[in-house]
Amino acid sequence: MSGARRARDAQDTRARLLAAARTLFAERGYEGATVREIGQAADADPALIARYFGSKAALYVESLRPSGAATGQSPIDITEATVLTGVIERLREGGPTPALHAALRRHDNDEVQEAALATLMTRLVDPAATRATEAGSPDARLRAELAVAALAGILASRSTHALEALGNASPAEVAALAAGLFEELLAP
Amino acid sequence: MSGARRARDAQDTRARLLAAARTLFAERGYEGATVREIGQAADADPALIARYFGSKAALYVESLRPSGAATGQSPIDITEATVLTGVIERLREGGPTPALHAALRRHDNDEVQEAALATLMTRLVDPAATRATEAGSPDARLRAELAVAALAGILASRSTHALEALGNASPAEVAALAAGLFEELLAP
DNA sequence: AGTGTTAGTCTACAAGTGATGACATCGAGC
DNA sequence: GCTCGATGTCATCACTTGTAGACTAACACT
Repeated sequence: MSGARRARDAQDTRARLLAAARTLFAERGYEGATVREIGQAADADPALIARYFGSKAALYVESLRPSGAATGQSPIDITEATVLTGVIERLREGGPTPALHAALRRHDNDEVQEAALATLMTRLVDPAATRATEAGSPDARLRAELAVAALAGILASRSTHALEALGNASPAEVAALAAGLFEELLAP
Repeated sequence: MSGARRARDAQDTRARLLAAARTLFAERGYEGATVREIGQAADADPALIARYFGSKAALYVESLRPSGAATGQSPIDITEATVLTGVIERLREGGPTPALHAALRRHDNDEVQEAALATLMTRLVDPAATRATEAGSPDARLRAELAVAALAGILASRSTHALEALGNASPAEVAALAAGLFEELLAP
């Protein structure tokens, strides 16, 4: 990472910054990740964030939009263990994980908060609420939000490694338990 | 709050600072609450935090120890809806809520992180793990930590009001749904 | 080789943080 | 009424954060 000088390639540098931002935002939330850390992780100068994205906030907003065209802004079924496993594993590839932090702690920057919540609603809360409604829950919305909040807590706790067993558990294990819970909550 | 000048009473001022700190730490986490905000909420000068507690970190550590001798460092059964209701309602009186943030985001200050985790373990994770073990779960620890992580997410999301239905739901409603989940997870 | 655009580096700044210590002011005890 | 310790106020510090802008270095093209 250190010795070899890299070829000059703005597009590649931009992509490295975006990738590093995705990982760090997912791990530590928006306020928790500094531009200097992101720059270091991407092996690029932090000032380039302002140049290529406009601001840290804009970088965050862009990090919410998955690049892998595959997943887009498509809804996510959190009661499916396999889907959930993918979400946990693919922290870095632009999953909804960065957005989950918006539920846990209100972001200082309004633009950032709004963008994150929009992603959260579209991809996680709305699908869950639909499912709960179909199952006949009168408090479908509450149940959906509760499930997403719980998921946010689980993923955040996993990435801090503050809770040992949770930090060390495989994505599949965690996903299986969590999906079971959400199924119970949303389709009783 | 503004007009009437208060009598000079160091003990009372200290108590007001502690109360304000409990509320704000519970709502926004350790890093999210500033000493200036705490001072304003307590109607006291922020500099008094350093004088009376030593530092913001020490204030946080003290805020983890409930003052109401009642609850002490006693274990909390998160599968009991009534108990959980109390935890949600009594954010400000020194419940374990401030400590829950330690699971979600690692604190900058090591002393703070350690103290919060210790509280978390003693009061929430250990009792839950014991219960799961008694129920015969091989992955009791993981289940216990998962439950606590989920609880942390739910309470944090509630206090941000980022998720509307969750933010507006009554403590009892939230507690009932959450307790059901945890029961399912810990005593299947 | 020379040149001009692009890519990257570095210094510096304003705003906000927790903390410190000098100063002002109250009020109990003589 | 005075004094002096206790209590509260204020200006300021060192540090971190995001951002801006001047500067340097590399590459493409003639």
